[in-house]
Amino acid sequence: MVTILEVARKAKVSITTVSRVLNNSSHKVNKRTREQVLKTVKELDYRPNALAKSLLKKCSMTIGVIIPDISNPYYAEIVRGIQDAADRAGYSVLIQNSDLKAERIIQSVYELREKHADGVIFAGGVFHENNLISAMKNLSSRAVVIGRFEGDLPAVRIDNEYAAFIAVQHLVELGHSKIAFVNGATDSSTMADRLQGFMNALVHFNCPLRKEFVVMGALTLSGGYAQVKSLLKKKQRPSAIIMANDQMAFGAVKAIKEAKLLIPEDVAVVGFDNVPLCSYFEPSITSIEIPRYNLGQAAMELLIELIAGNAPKEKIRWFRVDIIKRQSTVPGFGIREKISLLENDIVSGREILKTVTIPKPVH
Amino acid sequence: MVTILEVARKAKVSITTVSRVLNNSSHKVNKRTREQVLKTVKELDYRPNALAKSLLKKCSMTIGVIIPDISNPYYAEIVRGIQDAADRAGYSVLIQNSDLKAERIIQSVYELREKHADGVIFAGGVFHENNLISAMKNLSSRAVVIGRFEGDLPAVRIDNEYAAFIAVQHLVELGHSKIAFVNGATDSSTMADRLQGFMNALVHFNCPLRKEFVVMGALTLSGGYAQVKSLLKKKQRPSAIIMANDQMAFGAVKAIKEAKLLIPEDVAVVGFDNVPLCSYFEPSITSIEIPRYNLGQAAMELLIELIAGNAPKEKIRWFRVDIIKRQSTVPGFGIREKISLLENDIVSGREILKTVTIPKPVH
DNA sequence: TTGAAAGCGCTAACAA
DNA sequence: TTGTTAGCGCTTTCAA
Repeated sequence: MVTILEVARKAKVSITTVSRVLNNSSHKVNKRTREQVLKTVKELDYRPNALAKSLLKKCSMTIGVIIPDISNPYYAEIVRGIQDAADRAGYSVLIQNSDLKAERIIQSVYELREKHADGVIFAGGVFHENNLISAMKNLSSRAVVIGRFEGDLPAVRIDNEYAAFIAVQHLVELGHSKIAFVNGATDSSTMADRLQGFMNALVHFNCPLRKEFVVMGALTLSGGYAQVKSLLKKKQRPSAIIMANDQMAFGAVKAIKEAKLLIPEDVAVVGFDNVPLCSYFEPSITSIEIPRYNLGQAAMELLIELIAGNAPKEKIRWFRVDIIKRQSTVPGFGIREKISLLENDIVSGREILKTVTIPKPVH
Repeated sequence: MVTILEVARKAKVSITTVSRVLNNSSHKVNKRTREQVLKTVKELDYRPNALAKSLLKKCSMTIGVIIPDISNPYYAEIVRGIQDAADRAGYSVLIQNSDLKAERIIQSVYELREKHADGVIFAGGVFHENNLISAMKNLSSRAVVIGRFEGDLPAVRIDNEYAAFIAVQHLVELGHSKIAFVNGATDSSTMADRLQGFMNALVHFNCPLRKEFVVMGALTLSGGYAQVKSLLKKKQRPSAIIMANDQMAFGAVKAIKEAKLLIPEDVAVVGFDNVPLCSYFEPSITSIEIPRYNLGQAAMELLIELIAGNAPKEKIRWFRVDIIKRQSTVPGFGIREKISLLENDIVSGREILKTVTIPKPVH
């Protein structure tokens, strides 16, 4: 590897001068000297050693991201938002998969500290606040959470209670009252919040709350399939089912079709995430849009502020969610004339909300 | 940040001794001294500064991965394979998205060099060999490619020519001869190879090769939809279509259904990747299984060897591909009795191959 | 068995 | 305008 010393020697100047040229230092450098240095740098294809620089400046221009699993498209898109914002600011991103194991999260924090990450972003839950905060030590002042966190870290999040609320609201408006909810594991705060919002909405709209209509399953195709399969076997079957994500909703559709029931006439289905496939599935799937990329991006921007030593403007940065209505809930959706009208009908959840009173204030 | 000096002072030993204890140096350390050091390390929650260590040892235990886009599930799963193998060996992974832009790839290489990455893995194409190799400088001896590369780097790959070949073979066995191929952009070697395999197979099976049956499109739902839409408008329409990935295949299904044609009776569809959704779609999609996670894992393992200074056992490590047959090609697939039988019928492509002669040896 | 000191490649305070 | 030098936190050689 070429070092600054070799450049200096070849250019017949001191290493200080090379450093000054390369860093556009305010310290004056003679124009011809500067050119000479630049020429030599190019000739030797010299690149400064970021490790040495970081050691001295005490900032590595690297941040860490701790997520459950990068191969989960939900997190992959959040990460992409983080990376793009990081790139723009000159940061590199170190990704750690936790597979939702608390000890791996702690382990990752230690690694990040060793590599002197300038900050860290957590997404996807399973935090043991106290352990985590103490494991972070001084890193904890440069940490951002995407989602809910019981501790004292700045966060970027969507209102999951509200998201579940508008899902129910949409179904109630279509005349449903026997609404089931297939959730992920409620040790995730996201899932817990959605459950809360679901129940609040049932109360608000005077729908019966049946215990057997609230079940939990793996957030996968087969998880959704299995849970809905057994839901449909109950003597009282739901007329609508809200699934915790779109993968589960796709699984649900398979189960409902196998039971020879019609969607949405016999059973309506709502998903979460609004992945692109929702509009290509048959039936197309009504889903709650979650701005994943934007969440990641905002988290990174917030983190940059934190690293710069600025206090966050707000403790929690909220993002709005919308419901995208499609065939899986709206009977006759997609019939010729209506397509263009409805495809664009991205109903603003917040605005609808203004017209109703919900039982519990949304933040 | 706590440094080794503080530990040394508190433990009343030299920094050398602390270092020796922490690195399990072969140099003898008195048992009581060792315990004292360990105790102090714990008390102060000291973590060695990896930056300083790297600077000295000239290895950062970090590798770079350059891919088109982490939010593309195809690459996300490769990356997960890389990360898991990296974790096991104590490496961190820096991910760079190129969005298939050559200048961003070069830019990423420079960044990786600055951060003193110990090695680099490329996946997803658009390489300009000479520029890339020279940009890497000495890094080029510790670089692995996933996929094809015209230069001289060790690679981990699947045989895309063969993959396309077995797709055609499967269709021919079902009686098709009017077979179309919707490919991605052929500046990707993967796509170029598949096209080659497709054409070889047509020749081999005496199918007519119609120019208008080979088209290119974006590797997305809408890309597949649009291309198939226009394919079906041609006077001679294909009886089977091979799509470059499953997303495109899902889009194709929508286009075919909208044309009021039956799948597979009027038009059969084959995808690539075999994402989980293939078996949940209606119809379920016949697809070529690609071992993404394994590719990533193998690439990382190979890179570790390279970093250790060992020459790779083989210049190219090949992975096999299989075709998973489902409703989108097999008429009557999924009729009650057959389900369990066929769902498990993961036909080994290689074995089938043994029974036929293909026009060009597969390595 | 322990420690002093050199030095990895760089920046910045200070000197010339 | 240029250069000398200290030192970031660590490992390792050499000396004790």
